[in-house]
Formats: sequence, C-alpha cells, structure tokens
Amino acid sequence: MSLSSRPLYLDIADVIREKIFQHQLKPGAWINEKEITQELEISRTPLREAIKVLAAEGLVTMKLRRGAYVTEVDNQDLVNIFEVISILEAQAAFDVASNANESELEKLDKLHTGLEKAAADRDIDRFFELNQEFHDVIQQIAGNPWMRKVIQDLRQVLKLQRKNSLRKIGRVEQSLLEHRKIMSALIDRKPEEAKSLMHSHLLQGQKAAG
Amino acid sequence: MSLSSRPLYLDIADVIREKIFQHQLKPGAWINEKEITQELEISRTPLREAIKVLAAEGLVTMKLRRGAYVTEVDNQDLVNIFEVISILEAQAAFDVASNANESELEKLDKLHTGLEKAAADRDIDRFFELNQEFHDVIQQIAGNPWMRKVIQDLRQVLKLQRKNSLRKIGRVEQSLLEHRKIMSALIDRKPEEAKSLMHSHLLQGQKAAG
DNA sequence: ATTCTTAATTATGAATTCAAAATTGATATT
DNA sequence: AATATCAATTTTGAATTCATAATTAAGAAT
Repeated sequence: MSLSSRPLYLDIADVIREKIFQHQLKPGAWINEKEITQELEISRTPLREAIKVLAAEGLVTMKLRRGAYVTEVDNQDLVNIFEVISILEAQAAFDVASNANESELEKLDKLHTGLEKAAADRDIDRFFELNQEFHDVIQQIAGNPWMRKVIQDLRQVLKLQRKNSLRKIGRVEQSLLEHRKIMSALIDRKPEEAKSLMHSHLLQGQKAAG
Repeated sequence: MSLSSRPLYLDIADVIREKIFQHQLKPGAWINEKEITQELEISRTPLREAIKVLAAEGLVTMKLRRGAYVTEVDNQDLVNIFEVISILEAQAAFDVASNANESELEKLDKLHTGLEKAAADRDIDRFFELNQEFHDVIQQIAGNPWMRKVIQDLRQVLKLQRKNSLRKIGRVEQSLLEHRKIMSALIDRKPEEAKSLMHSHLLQGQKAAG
C-alpha cells in the first residue's frame, strides 16, 4: 500500500481529533490504543505518533505508564484561554483595519452578508459555520501565521468543552449586532475601534457560554 | 533497564532541543535519525516520537519521505512572532500590576535588583539569565498557564535565530532603564502603564536584535 | 567529458515483536 | 464477608524487522 500523499500518523491524528470534537471520546476518557488500531486497521506505531501530536496540541494528556487521556478543561482554563484568544483576535482585527486591501474587505463583507442571511433564516448551524469562517478570514488577512496558529490551537481546546453560546436565546442576534459594528470599523479603517469591538465581542461570547 | 521516571522520548526531545539551541544542529539541517540513535544508543521508535513533539513546537519541520529538518525562520517570521509575544507579555504585565500580591512584587523586585547588579558588573551572561527569569516570573504571577505556554513555545522558536540583542553596545543599559520603569509601574499598580512599557520594551529588544 | 539510465544503497514509514509495568482476577486468610 | 497475596492478563514503552521510496553510484551512450 501507501501511495498516500501524507504520513499515516497525520490522518490518524485527524480521525482522533474528530472523535474528540464529536465527543465520541469525551474529556477524561482513556484512549485505548488497541481498540483504535483495530478499528482503523493500523499498527500502534503511527497511532502513538499521532497521540504525541495531539498531546502537543493540548487535546490529550499523557500519563506515564498509563497512556493518553482526553484533556479535561475546567472553568479556569476556559477563562485563561479566552483571555489569550480575545487579545490576539482583537489585534488581528486591528491589523485588518490597518492593512487590508479592498478585495479583502469585500470578502469579509460577503461573509458578513451571509451571516445576516443565516440569522434571518434562523439557521444556527449555518451561522455558526460562517461565524467561524469570518473570524478565521480576519486572521488570514491579518497575515501573521504564527498568531493564527496559536489562535487555532487554543480554539481547538475550547471545542473540548462544547458550550455553543449561539444556542442561547438572543445570542445570535446579539452576536450579529456585534459583527455589524466590527465590520463597520474595518471598512471605516478604524483599527482601535475594531480591536476594542472584537475584544468585547469575544468576551461576550464567553460570558454567554459560561 | 528503564526505571526512569519519564518516557524516553521526552528525554530525547530535550537532547535534540538543546542541540538545536546550541546550533550543533543549525537551521535547515537535516536530522539524521541513524546518527542520533547511534549516538544516544536508542532505537528509532522513541526518537521519531520525540521528533513529532519538536515538530509540534515548531522547532523542526517534517518533509514527507525525507524526514525532519531544523526549522528556518526568516525575518518576517521574527516580526510575526514578536508581534504575538509582545502583546501577550504586555498583557501579563497588566495582570501582574492588577493582581500580584506583595510577596510576588517583592520577588520581582529582588530579581530586578539582581539585574541592576549584573549590569553594574558588566556580566552580560548573568544579565541575560536574570532577564529571562524576570520575564518568566511575570508570566507565572500573571497566572495564565495557557498564555505562558504560548509565550514559551514562541520564545523557543526565536532562539533558533540566536540574535542576542544584549550584546549590542548600550543595549544592556537601555534594557535596564526599561526594566526600571516597568518595575515602577508594577509596584505602583499601574496596569495600563506596565502593559505599554512592557510592549515597547520587547519591541525595542527586537529592533536592537534585527 | 557529460548526460542519461539503471542497479545498489540508504533512509523513511509502518508493522511486528519483545520486555517490563500496571491492572485484573482468583485464591487464601482472617 | 472483607482483605491480602500472588498469578494471569493486559497495556505501555521500546527495539526490531520489513516494505517502499529516495538517493547515490556505476556504467553506458552520446
């Protein structure tokens, strides 16, 4: 076999990561190597390499001589992670307002229009999806891949604890309102305002989730 | 064998990390698995697990079917990484000024006194060491382990490119001056000032290095 | 001499095997 | 019945083996 374009351990890491996000593997659960090797029909070697990758991402925690466990994040962790994310995404918004070109702002505006539509349609899943993309595109445009990587890794850890604040009544509308203001600040090229709005937007989301 | 208190792959990761920082393995260098296994008298299995850990930290880069290479960071990377570090460390300073207790501030002040002494003694290595510790203790006191981890990982990547700005003439004195101001802001409990001073302190260090 | 082709070598990726530690389960003792 | 002891089983950690891709080296052709 093996005309694969990427090493097996990355594929395996993807599969396990997805299992964790789907809560097929819940926080605190032991990762049974034998079970997974049998299910995926692979050997333990690439599985164990995949587990090391997930450990570095913070999704699993290794215990000496007892294997790997899905990381459990407590409330303090959430607060701490949100502190970092909100600071960095706020800076990304600042950078976009400062440096984005017209076509980039247009792309964001289209995404925002999609958000408005999803909200009008009461399509929470679609809203959730576009919301993620909106935030990610801002980070792309901000153009700092290291910052983006940090945010993405931390957002992954947040997903362990899947509290979706958008399910709270009124939160989609509230979020949309905040997005509208952020979008305006970006288009008007007001970096400080964009930064401040993005920061409070994220803290609002956290508060709504908690 | 093996009554070790930690798995072999972590020890191996430490050894290779140190080799990278010492520039025994230079940026761009290929990591020869066979050579290392023979030198350390271990098998390839834990070595390859160690390499995955280093890859996740960003110190090495994997290339499909051609192994691992020490990461090369270009100037843009440095700018991007510094953007993240300076924002986060500034926030840490803010948090310390807001929340540190007296004994914590005292600990920082002692470190600062050590810095003054090292500068007076023209002991750059000692200054360098205490400087690192000063920054790290601030992060500890700030009390956000996730933030601290992010900063530490990024600082590691910076070390690939060992430009020590403190070797520039006048930089130790300049750095000391900035530290003095930061220390004052912390003791005076002026979060915004501490944040702003820390931010410019780090950007100064970057500028001096570049 | 230089370039192209192809065989030999080397290195990576992955499976398998082996050793030691931890857990489980059964038996014996109180 | 509860606990303690010890054997059996399971699981982790690490070494070894195997298959295939990549590199090197050698030889042939221009």
